Amino acid sequence: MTGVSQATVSLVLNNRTGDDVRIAPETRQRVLDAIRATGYVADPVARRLVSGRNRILGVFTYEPVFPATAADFYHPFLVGIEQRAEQLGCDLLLFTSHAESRRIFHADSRIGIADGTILLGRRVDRDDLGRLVGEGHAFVSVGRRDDAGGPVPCVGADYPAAVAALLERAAALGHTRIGYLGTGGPAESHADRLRGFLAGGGAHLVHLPQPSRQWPAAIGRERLTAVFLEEHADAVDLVAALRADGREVPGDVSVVALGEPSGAGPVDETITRLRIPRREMGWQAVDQLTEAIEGGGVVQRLLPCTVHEGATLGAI
Amino acid sequence: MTGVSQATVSLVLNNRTGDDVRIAPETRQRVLDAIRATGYVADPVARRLVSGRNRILGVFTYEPVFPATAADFYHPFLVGIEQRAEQLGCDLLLFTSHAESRRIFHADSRIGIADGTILLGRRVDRDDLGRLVGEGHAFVSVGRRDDAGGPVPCVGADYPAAVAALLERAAALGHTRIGYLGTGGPAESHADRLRGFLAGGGAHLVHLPQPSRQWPAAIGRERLTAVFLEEHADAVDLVAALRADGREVPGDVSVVALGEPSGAGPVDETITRLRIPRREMGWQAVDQLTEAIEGGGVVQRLLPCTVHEGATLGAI
DNA sequence: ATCTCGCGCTAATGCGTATTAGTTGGGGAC
DNA sequence: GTCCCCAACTAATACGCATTAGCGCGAGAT
Repeated sequence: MTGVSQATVSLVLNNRTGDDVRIAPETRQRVLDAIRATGYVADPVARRLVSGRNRILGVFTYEPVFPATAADFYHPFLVGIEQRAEQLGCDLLLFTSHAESRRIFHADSRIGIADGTILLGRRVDRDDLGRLVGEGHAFVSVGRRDDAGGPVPCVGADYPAAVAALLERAAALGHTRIGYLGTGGPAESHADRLRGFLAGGGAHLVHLPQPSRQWPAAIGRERLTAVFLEEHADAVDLVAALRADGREVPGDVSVVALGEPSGAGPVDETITRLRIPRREMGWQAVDQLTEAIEGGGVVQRLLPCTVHEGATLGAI
Repeated sequence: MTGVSQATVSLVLNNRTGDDVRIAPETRQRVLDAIRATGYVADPVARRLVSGRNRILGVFTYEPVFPATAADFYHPFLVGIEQRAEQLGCDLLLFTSHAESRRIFHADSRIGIADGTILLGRRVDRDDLGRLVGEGHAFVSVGRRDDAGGPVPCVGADYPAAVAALLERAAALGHTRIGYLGTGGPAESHADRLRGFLAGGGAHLVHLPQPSRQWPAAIGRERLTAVFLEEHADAVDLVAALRADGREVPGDVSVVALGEPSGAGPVDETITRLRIPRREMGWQAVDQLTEAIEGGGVVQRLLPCTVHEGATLGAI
């Protein structure tokens, strides 16, 4: 159209202006006009093949992104991810095509399309992590991970600090015998909660990993005045069980949930619980991923949690 | 590694077995073993550059996909889209990088990465539609569109039939004077509702496009016994206004909403309303898009609506 | 008039794959 | 022994762009 070479168009298109690249102003204008007129847009695929960059961020989940059940739980992460991606001019590639294997790498994995990938989910496959590192594919896990030999880049919630702070609050309210009800592992998020709990000093702390239906009895046996539960859903059940048993919450026993409702179980807003900064985590994950793509090192970032007050933590 | 050429690897990788393509079984096995051992995966970018296919479906929205407000409205569409995409082995590319322009085509649009694109949103830019057709990019609109000169491929709700069915129900309940409260345009979904309404026969039908605060008075003046409202939120307000006015719903006036709650306004499950098969629409959109990618023609598919019973439509 | 210099541009190449025409070597037919 | 044919593979090319070395030409210097 303009009579110039493909190379010139490329130079104009990318607005290249070095000392070794010179385009006469009138030529540049002519090309720009033609681009405007035709609405030409460089093929992003070919462009990626050369430059190695896309501004496409992958999002890999080990569960459906838009599920019926866990929607409420994952949604805030995605809101943060989308907001930040939009600000940075990045598109999001949702990897859904792994129904059978739930593995990142499979016969025709499209991982390579994205410049980097955000991992979302309660569990993350250990082999996948190793493979990602091996391939040199940039990634960030939402939720702390430590199961890949080395440190895994991640954005997590600072459970140890949050649980420690809650312990202090409980102590200030007069609680001296406090229980941790939950597995304490193997998921990092559970282990971190328990770690923060056991690191707390002063009070009598007891970890009760047994099945939840034994908890009411155990609470009486151990003469606990407050209990911290890994899961919100368990807290709902426990409060019901305690009250059915004639014990008052928080009059006799205070109950604190160390997690957000998962969306699968019941929700009770009156229960005092940890609030995970999920949107902020999504946001930060995008930031950290783009840094990793630019060549940044491994970063593990822990964000502070806040507390949903509720009404199940009271003075003794 | 195996001493064979790149071409051979490609042939084995793609499991090509024609009469003009012959690979000795042992060679094939040797290559497969090497692929297994190294975990080699063909670069999807280069692959796309050649074949023109990705199995990546774009999702373009004129509003954030994961918004705070409209989350509840869009979510069902996305659930359907994701489910079907997963079944078909496709990944989803969410175009978020258009904050300022809200246009599909911009300086470095990544539209071209996807094999085709689903358009989601109340409004769709007319120029964008024309451009999509011009570029030969496969696409499907969720929601009926007619503003691109020619027919636009879409999956929509069959509002005319649904509204007509509701009119019949109202007539069977004894209503003879029924009002349509809403703009009746310019959005196709609104126009379709009004069209279905006006096509209904038998009863005294009146279209009242005036501002909503004049509706209660107009209902009395026109001696209407039932009203159909474009928007659920308006129905909520109207019911409140009528009751504050001493009129009973549905005793004196029946109220029917012709749409789902948008997520932005109030929600009232007691209001009788049309139920849009949103998940099904998402599902069908993916199906239709993949057909369009395979070269199918323009299809406009309208899905039947059902009714959320509620309690605001009664006998006269 | 010849030489030099540098501006403005283009030819050529590579990215990693799919595809197709073409090449090689060995075995069977005569 | 010669010819032919076919199985089994490979060389070469295209995809559309970014990049870089280098070419041609006109103006200023000598």
